[in-house]
Amino acid sequence: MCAMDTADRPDAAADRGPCAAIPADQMDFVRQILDRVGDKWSMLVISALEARPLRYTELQRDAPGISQRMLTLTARQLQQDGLVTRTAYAEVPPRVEYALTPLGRSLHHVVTSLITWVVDHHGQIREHRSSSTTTS
Amino acid sequence: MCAMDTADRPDAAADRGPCAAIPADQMDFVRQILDRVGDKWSMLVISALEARPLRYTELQRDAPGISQRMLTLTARQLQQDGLVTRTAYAEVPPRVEYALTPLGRSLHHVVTSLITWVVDHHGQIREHRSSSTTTS
DNA sequence: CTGGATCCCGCCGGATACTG
DNA sequence: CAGTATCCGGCGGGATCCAG
Repeated sequence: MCAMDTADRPDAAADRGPCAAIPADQMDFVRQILDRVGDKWSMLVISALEARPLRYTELQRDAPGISQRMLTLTARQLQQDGLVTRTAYAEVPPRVEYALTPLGRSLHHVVTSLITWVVDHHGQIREHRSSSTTTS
Repeated sequence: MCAMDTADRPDAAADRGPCAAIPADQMDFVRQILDRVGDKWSMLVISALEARPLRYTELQRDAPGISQRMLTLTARQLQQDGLVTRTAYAEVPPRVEYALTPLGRSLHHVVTSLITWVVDHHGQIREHRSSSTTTS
């Protein structure tokens, strides 16, 4: 986000607003994280792990509708990003525990504040959706 | 997010954490907005509009890489949600101006705080990504 | 200039079956 | 139990052409 053309509009630098604070080289990265946040399963898993560490099967239970494939993929992503930890115990019945890292927890907090906004304003949005005033 | 099974685990009510604050009937709605936030083009457009109202072509310029199809679709979505306004002037060369609504601006602020988090922690995430410590 | 209509392909993600 | 491998259908979204 934060439109970053401006290359051909030297005079437009003043128009860019607060977005100018975000270096262009971090833009793609920001989008990656934003995609992750917007991802249905990522947030579902993180939320499920918020209360306490969970095993694979428990995650499947606590993330309604997630498939094995997506659970595995999502978990791997979150692990690689350092948002969750994966601990495998070499036992007779294999056991693996997933847990939130401090980083993951802090992300969840931020997202929670966003959710709070949505809950606060979902009335207004619903309103606009029903009365889509085509001002033409 | 905020795993909402618990139906078959009557004793698990205590585990749910802060997510219990979110009514189940708003969950799907929250996800819709979260998807919109995570959507590449939505945020790009909102950010572009933050500085000032823009015309169709200007939006195309300021949202690098967006296609006509996606610009039109995204704009319509945002308009229906009451996040932007679309004003068409019946002139000889057709002119349409898109502008952020207060609601849209407030959403952008929230998202900006999320972006701030990303910028603050992208170092840690990058670290974890490179040294994907497979704790097995 | 501001879109609408169509075609079409890539890939996301569900379902299913198999393994250590 | 905790995954991996494979198939495959749907659709998101780019490209292109057309219209008011």
